[in-house]
Amino acid sequence: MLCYCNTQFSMVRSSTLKHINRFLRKNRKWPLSPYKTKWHQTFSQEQALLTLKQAASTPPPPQQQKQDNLYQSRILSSLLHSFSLYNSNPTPNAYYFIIKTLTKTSQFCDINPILDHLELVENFQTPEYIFARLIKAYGDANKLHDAIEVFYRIPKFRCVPTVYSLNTLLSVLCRKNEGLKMVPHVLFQSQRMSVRLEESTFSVLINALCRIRRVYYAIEMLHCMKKDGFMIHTRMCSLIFQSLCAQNKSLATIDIMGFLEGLRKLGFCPVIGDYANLIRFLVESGRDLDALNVLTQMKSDGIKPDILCYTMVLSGVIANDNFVKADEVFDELLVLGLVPDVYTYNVYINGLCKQNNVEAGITLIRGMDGLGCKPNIITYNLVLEGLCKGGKLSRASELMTEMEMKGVGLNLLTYRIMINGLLSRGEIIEASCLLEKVLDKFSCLWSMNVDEVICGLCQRGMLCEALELIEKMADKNVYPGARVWKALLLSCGSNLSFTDTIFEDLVDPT
DNA sequence: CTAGGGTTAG
Repeated sequence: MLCYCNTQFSMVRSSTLKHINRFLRKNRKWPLSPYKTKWHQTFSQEQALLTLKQAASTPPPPQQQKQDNLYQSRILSSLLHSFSLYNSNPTPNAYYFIIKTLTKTSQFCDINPILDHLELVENFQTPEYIFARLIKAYGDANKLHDAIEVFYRIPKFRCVPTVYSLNTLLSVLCRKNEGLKMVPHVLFQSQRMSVRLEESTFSVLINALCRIRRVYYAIEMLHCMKKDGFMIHTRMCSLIFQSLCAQNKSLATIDIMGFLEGLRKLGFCPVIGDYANLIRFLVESGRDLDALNVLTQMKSDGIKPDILCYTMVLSGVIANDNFVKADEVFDELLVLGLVPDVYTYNVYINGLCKQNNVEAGITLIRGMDGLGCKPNIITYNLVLEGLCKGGKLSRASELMTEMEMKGVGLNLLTYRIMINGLLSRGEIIEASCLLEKVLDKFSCLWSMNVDEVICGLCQRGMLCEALELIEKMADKNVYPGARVWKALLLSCGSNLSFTDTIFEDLVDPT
């Protein structure tokens, strides 16, 4: 805008200057009155705006800020004063500037007098962007009624409201449920104001409906759009479809394929992300074979499923112990030239472990490394769990050392798996050693089976070790459950001095 | 800036 003004200004200036020069040469005595040219008017207005900006940037005296009435008109009078200094009228840009300034500093009480002045005293056609800006500012300040008021008032400022300010208002209203309630009225009024709706308006509304999980209304709106001859953009359909897939509460009851067909009839051409959403939905609802069929459908739609799609399907069939299909899917993705990544391998290794073929999993880990795909902590945790379940504890602890050596690291789940494995073999001392490490290393003990370890120690009469662990836990504000207290009391029933220690140190942790 | 969407456990 400013740029545009400057070019206009300089164009006016260069042509007019020639004219003035010629004039001056002819009439040396009386130069042209400087107040009558267009360039001078523009110049005065720019000077006035500059003066106004300076006035606005000097903060008002603090005591004046308090007295609302006095301060209220300060910026307006600055505006009028600055322009009268240069014998010129305030421009729309000047109003835009002060409204911008006031909204930035949240001085909303000053805005109404300015609007009144703009409405009643000025007579130019006010540009719409001033109102859009104000609507957004009111919305950001959660003054929704003010935002709506401004929109309704736009025609009074000799301005024809368009979809631009309507969309601004709607996106402000759609942010919160409180605002959503006002949307129907605003839409109704906007029709009375002859604002022509556009696709973008529906986009705003559909977004809002999906966000508040009223997907069925969004679909209905899509049908209305179609009926009224609006373009239906793929992005809208994708969003609706995604929201539908995210309604995971009623996984089994949603006829997702039917909905996809319905959207197709409205002209929806799903992109790969939509298929991915569909596959995830089907896998999560246990329909692995349907998910598998989606891959076929994608291919017939001319979309090559990528490794993410295949990984999800693979995890679906493995979740249902469909291991024959799993091998088929894995082969198929290789045939398609897709490169399995660490996610794919993890899913597949999970399958191998479920089939008690942990050794094949370990071989695959070595193979991955050779193919430039580094196994991560999840890969190792899977195999670790497989080994623990098979009772191969020494193999598991070897692998743990490998994890540390290779920089994969150990997380809480790693320890949980190992501790569980040791407990199932009755190796309480080993388990408590690991638990001690956990207490040193981690601040939270997410789902760690501490109680089992401590109970195990108690049952073996290793009270000192048990108490040590309990103390360490207390340092992290974690306290064992009733089971542990019971085990402690049972195991030291005959030994009163121990009972005293327990109650001194632990029951009252202060 | 060429994504997004995917892997263990609970």
